[in-house]
Amino acid sequence: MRISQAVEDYLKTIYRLELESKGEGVSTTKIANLMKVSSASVTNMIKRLAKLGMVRYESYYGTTLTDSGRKIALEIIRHHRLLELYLKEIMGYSWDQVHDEAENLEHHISEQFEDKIAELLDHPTHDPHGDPIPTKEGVIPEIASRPLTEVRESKDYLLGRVKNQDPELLRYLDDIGLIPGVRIKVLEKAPLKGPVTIEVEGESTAIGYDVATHLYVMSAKNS
Amino acid sequence: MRISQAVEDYLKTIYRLELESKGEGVSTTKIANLMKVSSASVTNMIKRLAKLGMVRYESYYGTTLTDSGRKIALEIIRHHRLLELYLKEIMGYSWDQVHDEAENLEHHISEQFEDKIAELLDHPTHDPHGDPIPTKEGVIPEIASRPLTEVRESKDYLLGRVKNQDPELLRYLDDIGLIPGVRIKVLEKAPLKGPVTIEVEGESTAIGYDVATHLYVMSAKNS
DNA sequence: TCGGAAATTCCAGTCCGTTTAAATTGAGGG
DNA sequence: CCCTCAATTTAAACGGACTGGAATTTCCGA
Repeated sequence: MRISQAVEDYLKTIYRLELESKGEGVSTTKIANLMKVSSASVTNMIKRLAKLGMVRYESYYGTTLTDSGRKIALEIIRHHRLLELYLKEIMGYSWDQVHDEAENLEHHISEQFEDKIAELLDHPTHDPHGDPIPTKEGVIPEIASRPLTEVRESKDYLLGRVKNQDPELLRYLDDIGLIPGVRIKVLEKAPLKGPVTIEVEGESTAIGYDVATHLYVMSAKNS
Repeated sequence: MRISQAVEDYLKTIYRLELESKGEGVSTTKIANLMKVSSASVTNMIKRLAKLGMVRYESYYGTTLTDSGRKIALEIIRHHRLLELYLKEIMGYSWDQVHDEAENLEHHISEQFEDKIAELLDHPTHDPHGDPIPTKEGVIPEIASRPLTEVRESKDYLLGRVKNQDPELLRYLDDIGLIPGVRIKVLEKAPLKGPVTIEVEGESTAIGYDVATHLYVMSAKNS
């Protein structure tokens, strides 16, 4: 039984929302908003997913992925992130181009293709955005990460993930050297959601608060 | 307007059949047989294609591709053959594995992806089967080719294309060195559709008549 | 307990691709 | 020239996969 693209997209969305709203089930409206469909459609689809054993569904409460559903979601996410990396590293795509292409292809590559690119990339654990790539078995190598806005001043960090797909933003970050893995130091955080001043490779730069909320970092051992 | 995979597949098979039955339009039944659907389905679809301006359709006579339809068919074929080559040369697929993967992916890659792989392959003109790859503009670099069964004895040829996708056959040919581009000499053609004996790289081999009909060659300047 | 937001039900519609069965067409043999 | 038969088209309908509007129900918090 072939799994449709729509089903895969629903599962992916539910997975994402499950991460945020820890604990309780995912609400119908949230799914509807994120996917830009009516809530009626969502209820419909969720019932189908429940019948297929991919989600647990309790009326008026919310939805949770079953192991089977989560496995599919993670497989798609694995495809997506492997593809992003592959497109960038091997095919010469730029950072801001990979997302859309991966979004299409993730639904259509075979397991063999998945294995090949993983191999060619030497079985990577993180994609170009710094997001972890689930293993074939559905295990995610998690990383401790906090947004740049909630971090101590005058301390060294490694930029972990950039939680945003906006091409303009990505190009901007690229320009100023903010690439996942780079070492940065927070010099000053202006109050009242003001800009965050950081040091990247010797240069100091001020970043808008909104942008900073998308930059996740982990602490670096002081060199 | 997104073109569905089914439409693309119909156009592709009409294109193939047009090549064979030179002149007249392509018959409904032939399409039906090749695609393994009922002839009613074919008539239906062809009318849709006609409405979309992709084929010329005259009741009870047959179907012809319009320029617009042919362009789409050639684009898909270009995707297919580029992909086959890419999968083999860069991703390390074996000759007999590429077809199925390409058959899926051909419908889903973007123009950018197409361009990238063409570039990485240095804009090739033929795929691993020896089939010509249409250009982006829809021009096919044709090659003069006759099946091995209709060729003079004791003369040198270059193997051009292998017109068959059967993995088992492809592996067999690979084993005995029958790869597109290889130089071969026809030693003997047994009568009554008997085996064809050829010399490949010093070795002489006998090939069944049925297999030989799939091997297309062009004459080689005698070394 | 009540009001409103969230969720569900009910129903309908669309699109795409397909099939069966009956009717039609056209071409070649007698 | 007609007749038969195979090829083709028509007609009707189905089913899957989604989707949406509108009415209804549920739940929760004030």
